[in-house]
Amino acid sequence: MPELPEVETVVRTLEHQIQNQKIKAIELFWPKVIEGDPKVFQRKLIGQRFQTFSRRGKYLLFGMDDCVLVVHLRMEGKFFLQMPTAPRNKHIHICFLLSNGLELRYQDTRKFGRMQVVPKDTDFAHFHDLGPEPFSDAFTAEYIHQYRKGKRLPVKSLLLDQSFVAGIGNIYADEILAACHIRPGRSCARLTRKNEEDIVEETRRILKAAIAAGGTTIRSYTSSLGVTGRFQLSCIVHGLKVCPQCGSEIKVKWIGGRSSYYCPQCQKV
DNA sequence: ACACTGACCTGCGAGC
DNA sequence: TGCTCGCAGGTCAGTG
Repeated sequence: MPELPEVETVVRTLEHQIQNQKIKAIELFWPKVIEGDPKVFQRKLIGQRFQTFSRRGKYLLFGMDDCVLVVHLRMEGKFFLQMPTAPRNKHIHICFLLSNGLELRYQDTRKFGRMQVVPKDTDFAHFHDLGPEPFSDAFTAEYIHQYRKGKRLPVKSLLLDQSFVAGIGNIYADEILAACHIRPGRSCARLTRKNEEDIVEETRRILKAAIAAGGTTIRSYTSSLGVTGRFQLSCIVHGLKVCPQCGSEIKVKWIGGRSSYYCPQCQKV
């Protein structure tokens, strides 16, 4: 589930659910979910309280008393808040027992997600070489112009590049390009100034609408804590067979290792 | 430096 | 029914 709007939804929900809860114990069932030494991870977190809740790109940032817990959900990571007595399925990889008696459980079918503990003074502006947030003042048409100089990769791949702009994934990249009437396979070297301005505007508009809708839920994914999005109802290309604007058949093309949906009629460029 | 490929994992639906 | 194949909302290392 996780692109920027879904991660934002998870962060805001957890903020309400577990703020000020202390971690009493940690049960780890799949050690590889932890970056670095699992023993150190557990030692640093036990006794710590969840204080602040934020996001950088698709990374969840939990500000604890003396450290920051960083989580990336990758493709299928999700959190649940459950009773310790509730049955655990085989895809639960780590459980945090909280001071209120509930358990924060991390489930990840494909085991791609990762979490780690980092110092409080970590420079999240440059964390993992992430680019600007889409809503920041740094994300402008001129920024796009400068960043794409000397590059000729498909514009779809540009939007998926997290060091270009942080938080866009496969669904929203398709939706943004559809809203801008740009084909995903178009070389970024051929973007016009109007295209660059449209990308900034539509990226913000679409992500904002998606956050308001609680994210996007596709392919019968089971919902996680606070995330059963409704934005899929507003999608104009991704996952569709027919363009809702003109009725043309939506094309699916393999671009940059991801399937990309577009309308050949509405996205001429 | 840039751009593409494979690896990391499991499950589900399509097609035979 | 049962099998294999392709695909899934992400990222990083490795390769020309």
